[in-house]
Amino acid sequence: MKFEAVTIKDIARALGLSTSTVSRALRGSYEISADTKQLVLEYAEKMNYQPNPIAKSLKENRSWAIGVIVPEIANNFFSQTINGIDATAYKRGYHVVITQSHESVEREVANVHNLVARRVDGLLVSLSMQTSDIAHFKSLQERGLPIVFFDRISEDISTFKVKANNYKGAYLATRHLIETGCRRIAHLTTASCLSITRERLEGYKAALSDCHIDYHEDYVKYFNDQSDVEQVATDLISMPEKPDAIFSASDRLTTACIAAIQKAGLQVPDDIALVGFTNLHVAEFLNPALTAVTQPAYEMGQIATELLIKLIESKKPIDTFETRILDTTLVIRASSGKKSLPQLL
Amino acid sequence: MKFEAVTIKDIARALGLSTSTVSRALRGSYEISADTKQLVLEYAEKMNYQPNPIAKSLKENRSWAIGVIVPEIANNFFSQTINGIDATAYKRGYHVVITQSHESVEREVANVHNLVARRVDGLLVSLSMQTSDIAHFKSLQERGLPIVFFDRISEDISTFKVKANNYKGAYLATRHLIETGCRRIAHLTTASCLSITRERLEGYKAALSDCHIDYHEDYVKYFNDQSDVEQVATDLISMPEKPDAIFSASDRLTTACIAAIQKAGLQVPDDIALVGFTNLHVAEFLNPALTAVTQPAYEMGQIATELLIKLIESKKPIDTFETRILDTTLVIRASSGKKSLPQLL
DNA sequence: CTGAAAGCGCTAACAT
DNA sequence: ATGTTAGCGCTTTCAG
Repeated sequence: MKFEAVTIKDIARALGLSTSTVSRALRGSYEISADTKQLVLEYAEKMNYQPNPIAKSLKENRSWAIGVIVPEIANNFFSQTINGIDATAYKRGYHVVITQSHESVEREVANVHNLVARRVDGLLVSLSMQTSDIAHFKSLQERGLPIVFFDRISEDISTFKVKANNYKGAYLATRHLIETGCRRIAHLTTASCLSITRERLEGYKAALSDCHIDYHEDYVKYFNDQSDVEQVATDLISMPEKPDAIFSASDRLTTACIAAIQKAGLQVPDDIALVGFTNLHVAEFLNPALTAVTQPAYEMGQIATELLIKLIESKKPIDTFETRILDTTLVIRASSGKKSLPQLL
Repeated sequence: MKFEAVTIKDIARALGLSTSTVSRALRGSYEISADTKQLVLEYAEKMNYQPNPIAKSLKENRSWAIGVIVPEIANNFFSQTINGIDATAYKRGYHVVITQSHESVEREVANVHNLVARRVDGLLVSLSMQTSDIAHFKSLQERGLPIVFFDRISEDISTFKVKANNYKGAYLATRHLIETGCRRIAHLTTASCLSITRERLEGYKAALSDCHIDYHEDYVKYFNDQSDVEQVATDLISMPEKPDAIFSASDRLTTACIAAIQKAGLQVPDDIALVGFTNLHVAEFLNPALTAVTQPAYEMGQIATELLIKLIESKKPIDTFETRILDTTLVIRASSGKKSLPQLL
């Protein structure tokens, strides 16, 4: 079960040269004669020589690997970002080692250690729902490990960050619901410590405020990984002053809402309208066709990777960091169609 | 921007020992005194020593990496298999390098070369739609590289394979459609050279045959990556003897069908029933709620990885290979509800 | 223009 | 029980 590969030594021996000459010839060094170069290159080609990246890594003390930590691979949004990460990394000669936190801090910390032990050249991170303290990233960053955060970022650390315009997405969604006549808009959202949660909540509040609608805490529900979303959604739509719209922050929340609404026998959008953050291709074919806030997931992966590689390859320490904010889009579909209510705006 | 790690040499110097003693102490060799062991272990712990896996790989001439080639990461089924691959590989001390063929043979071949150049210890492969010739895998296998195929496998090579019971899934789906009264069942499916395409077609044919329904070529449509699915679906449901059911082999095909059906103003399942292979969590919330053939994607990834590691770690060459067939399940929903037609069965 | 030798971090055969 | 040494594949001084 051995897979024998041609080495520089093999070439040197076969051609009666030294390994250093072969090495130099292969990388086109100016100090090697044209004849020797050609000889080496042709032989290497013929023997299908492939430099051993492991030896190269050991020598250079870097792995040409990028470590990625995401909450979940089997999630539409993250698999799309990974797609972008992958494409960009390969183009630049890096490979990608993907790990999942499964929304647990412990696993996030374990992954960080594992990736560092594997000597990744840098880290691309989207935080878990449980992560409030990011000491495990800070200490590494201080020791010089390049880290870029994307999507679920932290304010507590200064580095490159890439995120979607969650504020705008939430604002557009909420404003749109208001404009179609909704007044009691509930917001089901992710764990309260996440950046995306805060940003979306602010967009939601701003839209309400701009339209002179009071903000009600009772209409905002936070969910962690364990929550029984459908139960909460059911309770919500059974309230005396039940909401006439739900703005939901993830696919898991949205589907639970749909289930609860269906079971309650309510009509969308007439009894209750629905808008969700989603990157699902099938949003259009859901029942009801889902009005969606979409994020440029692929691009986010691309940009985060480019920034990380910039950090990794920079000669001098970088100390001015930007946070890139990518545009979000509202796609209006049947789940939030016009109502026959008087318009305020 | 350097990330300095503690090495065995550092420990040896600090403790006034030789590197080999430290190395042996760290791996608990019996020839080291308890005192020395403890000394080394404690100091290593204190300094947070992490063995350099790159050096280990160079020494052992193996990377502890598993290469994965899938058509597409941002695809429900494959991201679920990757999840399973990942979990199993990490548990066994391997990391995973994922690449995508994007349904192109050229990219598949390029990925293989890339992964081999990176010295992966083995390969986990699901073939691209364009791949009919698998010479690029055979030659590597002959040179001793462990390869396991999953989902989209090939008959032309002898090794471990893991697949879903596509025959059964297709049989159940077709039979179910027949039992609810459908007689003209179309089958939209993937590229004709894929194993999954053949197996599903056979299951489909067998169900028709068992129920004494003639097989019509016109009702079977194959699609590659480029095809205009919606156009073909539209043509299909405009046929004079238009189908009264569609059995579709992928999400992309299913959504195109739904779109075509919606545009034509047909009712599901009364005018036309629909069953699709899908691993989408939201299948239940599609319009119509989609009757689905589901595959155990996570498990498939797990099992394929276990088999690959078995191959990699086997002392003696393995020459008897099994093909693991995982069960598929039919989940009946509204898209294939009972019709008011006379029952044949 | 080319070769010899050292070293990246680790392990193991070979001393002692 | 511990140290010395060589070597995995490659790059890179340093010497010719």
